[in-house]
Amino acid sequence: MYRSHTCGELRASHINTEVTLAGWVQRVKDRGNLTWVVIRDRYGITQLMFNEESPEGLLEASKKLSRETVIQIKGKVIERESKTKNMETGDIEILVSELTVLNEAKLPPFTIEDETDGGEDIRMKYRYLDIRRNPVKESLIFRHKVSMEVRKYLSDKGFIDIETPYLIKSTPEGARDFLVPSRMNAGQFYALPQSPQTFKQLLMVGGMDKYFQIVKCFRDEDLRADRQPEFTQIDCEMAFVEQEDILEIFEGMTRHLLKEINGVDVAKFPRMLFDDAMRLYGNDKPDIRFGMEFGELNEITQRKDFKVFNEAELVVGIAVPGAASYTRKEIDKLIDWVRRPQVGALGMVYVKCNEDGTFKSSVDKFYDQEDLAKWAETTGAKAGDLICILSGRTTKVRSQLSALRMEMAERLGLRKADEFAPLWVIDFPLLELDEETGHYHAMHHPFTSPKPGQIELLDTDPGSVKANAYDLVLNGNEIGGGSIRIHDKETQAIMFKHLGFTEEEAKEQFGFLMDAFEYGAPPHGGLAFGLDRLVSILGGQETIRDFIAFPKNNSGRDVMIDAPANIDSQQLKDLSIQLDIKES
RNA sequence: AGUACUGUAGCACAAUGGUUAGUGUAUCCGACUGUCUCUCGGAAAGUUACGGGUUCGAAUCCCGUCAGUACUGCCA
Repeated sequence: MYRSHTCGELRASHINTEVTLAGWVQRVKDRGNLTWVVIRDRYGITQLMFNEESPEGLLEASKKLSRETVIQIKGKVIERESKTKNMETGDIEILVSELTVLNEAKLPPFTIEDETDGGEDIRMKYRYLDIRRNPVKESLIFRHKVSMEVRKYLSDKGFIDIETPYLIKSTPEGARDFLVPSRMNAGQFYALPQSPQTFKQLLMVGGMDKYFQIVKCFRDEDLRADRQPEFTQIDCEMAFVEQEDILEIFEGMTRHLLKEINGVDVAKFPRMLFDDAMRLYGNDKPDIRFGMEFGELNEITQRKDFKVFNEAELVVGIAVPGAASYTRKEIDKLIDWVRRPQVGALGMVYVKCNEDGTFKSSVDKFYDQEDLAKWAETTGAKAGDLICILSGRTTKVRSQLSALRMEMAERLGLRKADEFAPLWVIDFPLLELDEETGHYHAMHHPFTSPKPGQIELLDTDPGSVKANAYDLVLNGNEIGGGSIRIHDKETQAIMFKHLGFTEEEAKEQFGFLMDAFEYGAPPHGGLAFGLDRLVSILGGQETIRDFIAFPKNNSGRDVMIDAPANIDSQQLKDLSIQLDIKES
């Protein structure tokens, strides 16, 4: 037996108990004729004491211990002469009678403390040391709690956890696939799933009725702070359900998590039409923790001589609370900010709503006080606010103003990590126009069913067709999304046709699904949550990386194991693969 | 693929184009019986990412490369 107790559990009630502890040396405090050694494991830290009365040689040995050495000690729990509230075991210490060094440790490259001196890249290279730190350790435990609550909730509701394969088939729609060459089938490749989508639908055809899985998914696309090439989904599907049933179950799950994990009670989630989200927030995942809703200003701005507005498809503004006090310089910096290529606005018109009820704008030449008062009314601006107005093509200007809205909320501290504002965004369009190719592609995925009665519109006005698709949004992040699926072969065939598949292509790619639909597919639908993102939002963090034990860096590399890596020529030969690397 | 920022001691950061490139922390040595971010004394530690250029003189300015981070494109 390596230990009788953990390093986090001893209290005053254990005084005089003989214990055995094992853990890592956190710190050695050498005070001459007395040393304290703080020992750490997953559960906490405990102070050990060595002095002149310790058995022969122990005091000297304790002084030689270096940080992160793995030791085992036997000793007696004693009351401290000076207690501390800084640690949970601060009332006691261990008078050590036996010390065993289980494994010496090299000096770690950064300090293993809550506030480490290590930067991101060195922490990732030595992630196993980083995980010893409380913030990372707690994040991983937090993730465990969330995923256990998910399992508990869904299992209680009758969902069955079923595994689906990781080696599947590449499909043209959607993100790039990670590919895996098949040795036994020369020249052929598996793909890693971007989601278990078709399999979960086939489980419904198989009669499993309610399925869930906490499952790794893979997308070969560029990374972000909240996006990894391999990520985890809470994947769910139900048969014999309508949209309402699904929203209810998963609103319940989200409420359960907020309650159990964060201790927060949330009222019924509001629902917002996709069109309204775009109109009021410029975004299909609005953060509704704060106001600053869009005010469309076309009618009241397009009757004067200001050409920029007159020629714009959309003139739209937001009222930034309290920002009328911005100096000319600060506003110029804001204008520079919206003109950055990442945002891409050509300029910004502003109106200061002065405390005395007057207005000062950058377009006073064209508009009088009466005009500006109407703008203030439409954007909901109050005295002291700054109205920021952008104009241009509707789709572009909405996303630009949305970026500005989020930036201003961030600067004004309105995005509070401990405040939770979930909402459903519903009635997404079925199709989305690709501006470059002029082709439509599925906004959600090609198995999403159109709203009843709208299928005829596919021929006349495909962009206007709405889908039985919904997203769950939390604090400006899409944490889940799903749809009612198509469950008959005819509708699915029509969809594939409109997505530009020939009949042969559809059969080749998705024949198995079309076939299955001919053998009694029940009406079904479902959704998937992004677990990494959900966990990080519940945990109040911007980045998902510390909720993943071994994340990839910005370039998709694992810097600890140094992957991806070259493989030797024999492996390539086995796979019948030749490399043809272009010098760039 | 693009834009921006960054790259200096183990780690985190400083240094107006001008002396021997500093500070904190970690490390090593010494002192200390109540520390818990101990304290005090000392020591060691640098290819200023790499390559080129401008200059009397470059960590600093310019060009290129590489790497990291954030964002945009991308992510059905």
